[in-house]
Amino acid sequence: MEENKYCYRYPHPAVTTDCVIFGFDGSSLNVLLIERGIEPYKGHWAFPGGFLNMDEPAEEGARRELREETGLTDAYIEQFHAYSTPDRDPRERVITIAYLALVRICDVKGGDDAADARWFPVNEVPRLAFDHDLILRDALARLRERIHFRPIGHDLLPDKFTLRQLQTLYESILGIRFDRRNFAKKMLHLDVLNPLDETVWPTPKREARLYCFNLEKYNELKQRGFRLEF
Amino acid sequence: MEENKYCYRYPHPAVTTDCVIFGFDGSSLNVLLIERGIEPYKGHWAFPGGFLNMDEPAEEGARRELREETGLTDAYIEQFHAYSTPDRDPRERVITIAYLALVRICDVKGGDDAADARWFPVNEVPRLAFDHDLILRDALARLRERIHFRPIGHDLLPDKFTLRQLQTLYESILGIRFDRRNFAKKMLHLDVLNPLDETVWPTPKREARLYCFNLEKYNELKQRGFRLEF
DNA sequence: TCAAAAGTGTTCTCCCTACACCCATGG
DNA sequence: CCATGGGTGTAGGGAGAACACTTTTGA
Repeated sequence: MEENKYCYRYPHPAVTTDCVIFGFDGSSLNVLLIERGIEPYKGHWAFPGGFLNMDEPAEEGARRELREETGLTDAYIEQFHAYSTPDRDPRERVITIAYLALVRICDVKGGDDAADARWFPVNEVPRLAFDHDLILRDALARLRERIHFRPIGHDLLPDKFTLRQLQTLYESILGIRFDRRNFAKKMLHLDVLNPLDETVWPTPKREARLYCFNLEKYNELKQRGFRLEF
Repeated sequence: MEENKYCYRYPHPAVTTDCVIFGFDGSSLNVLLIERGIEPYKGHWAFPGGFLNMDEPAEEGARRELREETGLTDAYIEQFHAYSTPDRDPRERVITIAYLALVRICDVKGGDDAADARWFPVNEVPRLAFDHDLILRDALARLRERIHFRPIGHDLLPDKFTLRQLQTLYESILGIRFDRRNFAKKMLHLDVLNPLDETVWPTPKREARLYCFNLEKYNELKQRGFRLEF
């Protein structure tokens, strides 16, 4: 059996991609975590991740991780930071390029090795393996920045949703509460929401109107960016 | 002579840091480029960069590059993206973690191997080596984002400056023009500028008041972040 | 006396904020 | 009939955008 057959004149670190997968369950923002089955940090929760193949751009590696855990192939994905502290992995030096992904929880199928995968509300995440606590903080910070520049609901919500759902999503990402009426006004002003003739009964109290995104305008905004005040 | 003595069970990419160093010359935003003396891309211009030492976090590597080229040790520095396209370096697979730095051009001493270093206005940058054209675009985009959330003048301007200089800086970063009066109002409203009793003659026409940053408030804003509309 | 740049205020409009009332339903 | 949540409108304030005049100097 051959060992250590890849040799270089200078030391090279290992490179991995980690994928912070966010989903929205209707009331809070969640992240998908994997329980580690091996040392180090066996039994701890961590983000899906793995070594980058040599012919693979980092984003492709992150998409591979995403697919393996969720079955999804075309979710929104975005690189946000590379982690390089020399001893962040006790086995060898590992550089991790971290991505965040936005998915609809309902679209997620238990992936290949996802028996040990679980959604956690971002406020109830346990202590994570490696420096993943830091990675989560950074991912959240990036998401909170993004929300001011691009629309994000479409990646996280079902096709049809109520204004209240959209508001709860924004509130759970930013960790603040909005006035119901002002939020609706602001969102409708953006001119990316199509009111539908359908309604649902989100509570037993009263029916609520459903909306969907005007994808044309949504994507234009996503391309062009905008400024959203909160 | 020993070769290829660092061996691994799986292939490892090389990891470098590149440093996009921005400076402001009073009229436009500049970047510091190095003319490559060796193949590949010999004779092309590129960002300062180099291989990451194995006991060195990426930011430290970027600071090392910055110091080697400018002599500066405490400039503002920020990671903005990792580049990983498999064939971006023809020699071997190289992952580059890219940083941007903001410096005062007047503080820059020609560094160790900086005989072949030159400042270029961002609008007059030639075709660069590797994928550095892309890296520059991304660095500029990041800088343009940052400017909306944190004050940045202090890293790029001299200690004392006129309102017009500050405005020109903002204009040259964002590529747009502002109304002189509205810009001054907005900046003074931020309450980070101290008017001085000194004046200069930025043009032969008329003297102009000098300002400096109130560093306490400036750093508080930098910490806390804010929202700046343009 | 003219061109160029600095210093200074006002007005208008729009958007954000705070806030209140009505309606429909299930218990 | 009451608690809960959805739907809608308004009044006030603040900030940004547009905009003009005066002053100083060198040419």
